[in-house]
Amino acid sequence: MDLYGEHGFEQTTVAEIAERAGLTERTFFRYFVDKREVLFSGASSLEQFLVGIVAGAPEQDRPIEAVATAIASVADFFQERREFTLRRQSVIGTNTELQERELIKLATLTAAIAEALRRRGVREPSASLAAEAGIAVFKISFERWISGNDESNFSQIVHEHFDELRVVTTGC
Amino acid sequence: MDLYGEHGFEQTTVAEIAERAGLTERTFFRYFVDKREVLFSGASSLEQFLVGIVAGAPEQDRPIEAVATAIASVADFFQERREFTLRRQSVIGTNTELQERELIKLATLTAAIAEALRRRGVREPSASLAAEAGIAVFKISFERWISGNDESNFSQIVHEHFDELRVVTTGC
DNA sequence: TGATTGATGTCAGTGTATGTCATGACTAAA
DNA sequence: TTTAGTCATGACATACACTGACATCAATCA
Repeated sequence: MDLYGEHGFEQTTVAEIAERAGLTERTFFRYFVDKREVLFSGASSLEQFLVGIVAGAPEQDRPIEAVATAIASVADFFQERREFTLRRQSVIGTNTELQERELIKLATLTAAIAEALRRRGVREPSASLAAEAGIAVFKISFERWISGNDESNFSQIVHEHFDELRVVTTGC
Repeated sequence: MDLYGEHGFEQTTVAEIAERAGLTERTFFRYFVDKREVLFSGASSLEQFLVGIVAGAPEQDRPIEAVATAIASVADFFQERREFTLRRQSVIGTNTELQERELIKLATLTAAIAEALRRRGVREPSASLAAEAGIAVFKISFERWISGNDESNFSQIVHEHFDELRVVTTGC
């Protein structure tokens, strides 16, 4: 993160990362499948976290409600780590390859949420639609939260955007 | 496409592609920014097409209706090229890097649709939400259409999934 | 005719990523 | 205490993607 912040992602070589870590390049590639993955190591625990909340939501909750609860919790998680999140996102924002990696992590997350919904008995295509809708709301909320000031409440933005999505899809 | 189909994407070197095309590697990289881009050269015209339909939709149409019309038209476009689409998708499906590229192309498409909506006077976050919802419906419809038989009507699947999205977000 | 431009080739490099084998630390069994 | 096995790391070699600089050649224009 330091090196990527100092010189930018592309300008930083794996050799430099390895040197600062006091290891060899080869060792770097034993821990990270590629140069980008360093910034996404938290994705799998985030997935577990999300799936856990969807699975544990009250049985009578509609799919979109279970997803909304999970996304709002993730928002709280990020809010508690705002500084780090900002730093990380400013690196990702300046590099297309990193954005690609971020998108596929979000897609994986989407698939995991859909699967969790299916385990709750939700059928297709509702499960996938609810999952996609939830991640869409997350993306848009995240952008607004990042570009806003410190005081804006991320999970509140999420809830507002879920409401707005309902209005957009129905017109009422 | 032939080479990627024969040996797989990773196993195909740029040297091989260049040789089969009767050119040098250097020339390949003058036409394509990287080895993946070959499979996505149509993305920009697809974007123009989509944006054109959103911009040209009846003034009284709600944002989501304008987007739905555009997505359904794109579905028709793909349906007319089913064989090619299947071949292309089977290559993309076997390689993560290609999926990453596909996702960022879809994200670019989403941004372009949102921008077209804003030019129609739609405000944020509605514009982005409608665009994301539309692309989400497209993704899920595409998957179903690809995995189904030849006779299923892609644009009809799209419309059904837009209806289902409304049900999912509202519960009625 | 000569100058200009655009497409391509040639060549030499950098950096990411991977395979293979060696080494030393630590652990469990004999 | 020895022996064997496992694990993390290093050392080395290599492939391949991608880039910059300059050369060549043909078509076109002044």
